[in-house]
Amino acid sequence: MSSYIQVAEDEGEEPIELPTEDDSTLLLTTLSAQFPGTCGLKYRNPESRAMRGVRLVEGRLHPPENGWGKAVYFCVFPKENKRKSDDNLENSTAKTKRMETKLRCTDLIVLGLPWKTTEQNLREYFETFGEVLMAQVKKDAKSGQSKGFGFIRFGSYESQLRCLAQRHMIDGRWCDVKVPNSKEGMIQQVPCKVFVGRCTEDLTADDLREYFSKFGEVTDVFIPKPFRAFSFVTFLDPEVAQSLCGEDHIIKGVSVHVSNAAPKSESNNRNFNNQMNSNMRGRGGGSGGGGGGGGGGGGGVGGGSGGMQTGPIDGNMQGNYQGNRYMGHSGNNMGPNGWSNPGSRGNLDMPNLQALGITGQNNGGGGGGGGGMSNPLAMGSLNLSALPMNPALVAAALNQASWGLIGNLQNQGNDQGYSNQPGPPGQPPSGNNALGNTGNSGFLSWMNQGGGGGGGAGGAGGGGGGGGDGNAGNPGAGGGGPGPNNPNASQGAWQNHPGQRDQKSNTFLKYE
DNA sequence: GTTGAGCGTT
Repeated sequence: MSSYIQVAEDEGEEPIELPTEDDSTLLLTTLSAQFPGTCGLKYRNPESRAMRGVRLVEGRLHPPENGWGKAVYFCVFPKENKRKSDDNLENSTAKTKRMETKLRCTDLIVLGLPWKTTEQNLREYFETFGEVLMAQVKKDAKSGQSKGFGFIRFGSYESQLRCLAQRHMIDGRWCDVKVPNSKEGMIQQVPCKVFVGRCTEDLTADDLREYFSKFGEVTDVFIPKPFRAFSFVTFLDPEVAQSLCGEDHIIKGVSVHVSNAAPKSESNNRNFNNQMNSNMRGRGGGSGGGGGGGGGGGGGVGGGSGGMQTGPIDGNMQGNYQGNRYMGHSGNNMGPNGWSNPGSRGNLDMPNLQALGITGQNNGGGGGGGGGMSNPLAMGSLNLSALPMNPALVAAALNQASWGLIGNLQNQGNDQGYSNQPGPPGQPPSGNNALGNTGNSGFLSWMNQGGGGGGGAGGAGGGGGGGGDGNAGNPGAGGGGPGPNNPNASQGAWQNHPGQRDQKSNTFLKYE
């Protein structure tokens, strides 16, 4: 006769009752239906206080000698998917973290494969980005002929990011890697941007960047102009952003308050989503194109209407991560330099968020395309060398915008910044390969900041162009000031660029 | 044996 036993995901979690079979065993399928990924059960032995495993034979969990009893049983998960937190995180937080981690790595579709490319080829190629958990080439069932696309899965989010940030030369063809349509809805929506309140006027973007970089890689700093006593700091990793929320920080003697940046209202929210979509689809437009201006104006495409919030989100998100200061990335793919590289990064805020598996906040303020981006190679932080200004990334962001378009965007301004055409493997891309090193708020920032067309930090060659105002945005502010210095300015970015490297050469940085 | 925008037996 069937009865029920209590099972919880972990100690301290709410148990649910699961039906046992007639022979009093519990089917593993019954268990995993409620707790996906579970591979077994355990319970706490009241005498020894130790955990005891439940016997599992051929998909059936057998009761302990004295029957299931009234005990609460806990799920066991595979070690790789270790559900239980290693630290003392509060449970819900741990859960959130797990979810985020799980959500972030997805299968990626590889389009444009040569017919001849095998799964082995595919794997070997992508292993240069990190551990490859899966590589498959889709083939015709009968002929076995490749269909010209495949799927890969990375073991770490960093690898995924790096991979998504560029195009790939595989067996002689340029291939695109994207988040598959089937996974689009699953993309995490954890904000990478935080609201920094109580700012004073003398707190510069550089100050903020430098300060917050110690917690993780800062991809953007936005300070509304005219002065409004707040700013936004965007991190590459949403966990970093979350971990800071609800805290007070002292920067240059100023006590600022960090909280969640969130769309101001639901209508803005919708707007934001629509905006994102249209931007991602390359239809861009919107009311506030970043105006080209000065020596290095941003392009007039896109911009858009993302509304700028004027305050932090209220309440509930705050403090969730308090006491859980994020120090270091959950991934283990950090480069030799580890985290926290002050400054010297290009903006990486909103490039192909969809492809990157991130969605974020799209606040106002289109930056003028100033000088080139800061040197991406210089960052020790995440070794996402390819990301900041990789044209492929932007192409992806615009969702298959032509390279020509990207070229137009990118080559504006003062000849700083990357050239956009991917060169053949083993060589730098053709054309101008100079790195901008003064500007810090090029068109990625412009892409990011939809509404008010504030000038980005202009490069040396010219101030950022003043942009049009977005519909709900801040007043568009004018040209940017001088860009921040990049201490690592003179290095070449492409030499270590995975996509441009010679596949056999060792110039590519290992990221492990 | 050809092809070249797309979206995955499971």
